[in-house]
Amino acid sequence: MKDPLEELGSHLKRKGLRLTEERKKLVQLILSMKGHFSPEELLKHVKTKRLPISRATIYRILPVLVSAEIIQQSLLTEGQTRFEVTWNKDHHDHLICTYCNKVIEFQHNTIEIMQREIANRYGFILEHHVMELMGRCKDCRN
Amino acid sequence: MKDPLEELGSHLKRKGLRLTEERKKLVQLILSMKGHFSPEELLKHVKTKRLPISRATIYRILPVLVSAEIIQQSLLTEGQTRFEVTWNKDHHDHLICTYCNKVIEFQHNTIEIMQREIANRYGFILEHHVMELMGRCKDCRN
DNA sequence: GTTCATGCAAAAGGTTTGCAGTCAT
DNA sequence: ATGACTGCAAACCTTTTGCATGAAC
Repeated sequence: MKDPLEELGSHLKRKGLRLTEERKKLVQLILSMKGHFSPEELLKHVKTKRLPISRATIYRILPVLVSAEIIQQSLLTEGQTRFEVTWNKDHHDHLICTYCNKVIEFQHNTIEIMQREIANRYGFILEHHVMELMGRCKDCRN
Repeated sequence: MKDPLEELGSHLKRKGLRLTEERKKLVQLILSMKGHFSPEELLKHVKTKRLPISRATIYRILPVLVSAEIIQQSLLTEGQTRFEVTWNKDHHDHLICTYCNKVIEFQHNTIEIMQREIANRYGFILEHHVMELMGRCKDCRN
């Protein structure tokens, strides 16, 4: 498994784009963060770390990182787009507590297989999917 | 199965809220529409039918209809919140064509059962879920 | 040197809100 | 009569964009 910066670099080269300081710094910051983030949350981290990256640049870099398959859009959004890191991670779905907003990641191969069957049945070529289970977690159920 | 207006009326009464002309008209319009809609699309329909309901009122009524369980939020949003009618309809999930945006509704009991098992395994009380399968439909696969 | 990327500030959606007037109960 | 509801316009938040400057190749 390559280094994420090399990954990004070769992706950019393939597309005739450039590996700028801003892109390098932002990828490193994102990979150092746990969990999911919105552009505005990311901006806060950038400000906290005093990285010289503007809001506009963040909004412009995020789609590049998606197409480089380092991050992906994630979760049902309320107002803000959310992203999560996919680089070097297995696919998973989410359990979300509707009370404390805790997010648990899980995998379930049988469901994945069934999803492909459903897609086939309707003549679809499956590209990706979202499955999110919402409820009260064990700390919030009373 | 009651009439949706009665349903709404008794829900509103229970909450000490009022059954206004705007709410009646909007429910009827929504129920006459097929599929999913955003607030702005709904506003267009309202204008087309020359109903005297303002944008602000639409945005204020939609959450009321959600809590009356006549509609629910639906689908991954790109920019706009989307809703769909749930009143008098069975639960279903979605297959979405990433090329033509066609939406197919389907049901799959085995997956529903497995979702409940997953929730149990992690100590969650499941409230609801979203499952969306994205891919190329048979008309768009080449 | 060429072309792409960045920062800034303005603009562009979508959604919310304060206020004064209106209507359901 | 009371308190909820509506319309309007302004405000708000997130995201996008035009333009001049700066940097990667």
